[in-house]
Parts: sequence; C-alpha cells; structure tokens
Amino acid sequence: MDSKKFEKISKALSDSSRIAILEKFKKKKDDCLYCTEVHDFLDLAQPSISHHLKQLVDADLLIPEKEGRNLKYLLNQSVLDDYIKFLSALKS
Amino acid sequence: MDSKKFEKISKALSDSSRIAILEKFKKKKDDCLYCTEVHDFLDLAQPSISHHLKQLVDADLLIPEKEGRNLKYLLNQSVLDDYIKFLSALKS
DNA sequence: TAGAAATATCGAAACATTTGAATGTTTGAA
DNA sequence: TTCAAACATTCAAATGTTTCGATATTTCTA
Repeated sequence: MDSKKFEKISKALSDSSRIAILEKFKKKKDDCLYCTEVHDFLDLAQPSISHHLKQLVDADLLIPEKEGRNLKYLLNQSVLDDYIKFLSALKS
Repeated sequence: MDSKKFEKISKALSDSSRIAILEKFKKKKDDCLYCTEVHDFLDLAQPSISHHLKQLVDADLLIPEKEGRNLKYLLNQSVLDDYIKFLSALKS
C-alpha cells in the first residue's frame, strides 16, 4: 500500500457515521451488511447514507454486491490488513 | 480507544503532509524528529507546518518536547498500537 | 406494464480544513 | 539588553466535505 492509498483509507475512516457502519459488522453473526440495515441505525437522509457507503467502497474498505434491488456489503479484510501493515511499518 | 478517538486519529492520518511527517521517523536512526527538520522536506509555509504538527500532537500521535528554542517530537507508539487494536477489532 | 421499493446522482447550503501573510511569543547568543 | 532564531497564533481566502431535497435509475411485484 502506498501513502496515497493510506491517505484515502484514513479519510474514509475519519467520520463517525462511517465508523458506525464498519462497527456494525462486529455485531453481526454473518459478515455482510445490507444498505437497508444502515438506514435503521444511522439517522441520516438516504442520499447521505449513499454518500458514506460510496466513500467506504471507493476506499476499498467495503465490497458491494448487488442482490436484485438490494445492495449487500462485505468488509474487505485484506485491505484492512494492508492498512494495518502500513501503520506497523511507521513504528519501526 | 473509543470511536471518537479513533475518528480523530484517522483525521490526523488523512493528509499527505502529515503522513510524510510520520514516515520520516522510519528513515531516522534515532526515533525523534525536530520541527526544523520538517521544514526541510515539506514545501509549506511555517504556519502550515505548525498547523500539521499540532494536528498530530492533538491526536496524540506525536509527543512534543521542548529543547530551548527548538521542538523535538517523539512518535507515540502506544497510541499507534491502540489504533491498530481498534482496527483489528473491526475484523472479528 | 404500471407502481412501488431500493439505491444513485445532482445541486446547493452549511460546515470544516488547508494554506500563508502578518504578527506575537519565547529563548538563546552577542 | 538587544537581536535574531524557532515556533505559535490570528485572520482570511481557497478548497473540500457533509447534508438533504429533488429527481433519476433499476428492479421487483401485482
């Protein structure tokens, strides 16, 4: 991961609504989240939620999957790992 | 680390100048960086550099230490570790 | 195929961040 | 004790982000 990518992911992680979305994955047995579910816990208008999910997808933190009219998201574990590796390298 | 703290650190990490500052620590034998050194590799006016360093200190990523007229910074390894722990917890 | 549900896009308002010129403060050196 | 060096603060311009109403698109269902 280069520093430009790291910057983009950091930006995606620097908003409370987007952090709340990512944290939802922890609380779920299955590791997928539906767009509709996000409306249930985020008190934001639909275009705002769409915007935040797009930021996370553009940063490769979420992988979108169409299911008819619905959108399902998977957490991209490997990008998280790469991001953590970049951080660890800062320490050495 | 709570999510508010995580958000603040992510914001501090989401700027190319600040990432460049943090990356400088890697390239140094000793693990401290002087404010003056930052002027040498960042093409920014002095107040901008002061602003970026303040962001990193406010996020607890850097620990400032006065040395006469100069300012020395240490990388806060334990905050980086806590930040990484928060990220790892997202994966589970 | 008409209508409704789920999501995306556009455009504008509100707000936050970045940047640097001007200026202030602190401290070491002459 | 003056002067210069190092850093901080203030303020304003430029730019970027967040938010939502309005509207468009896609797809399911009756």
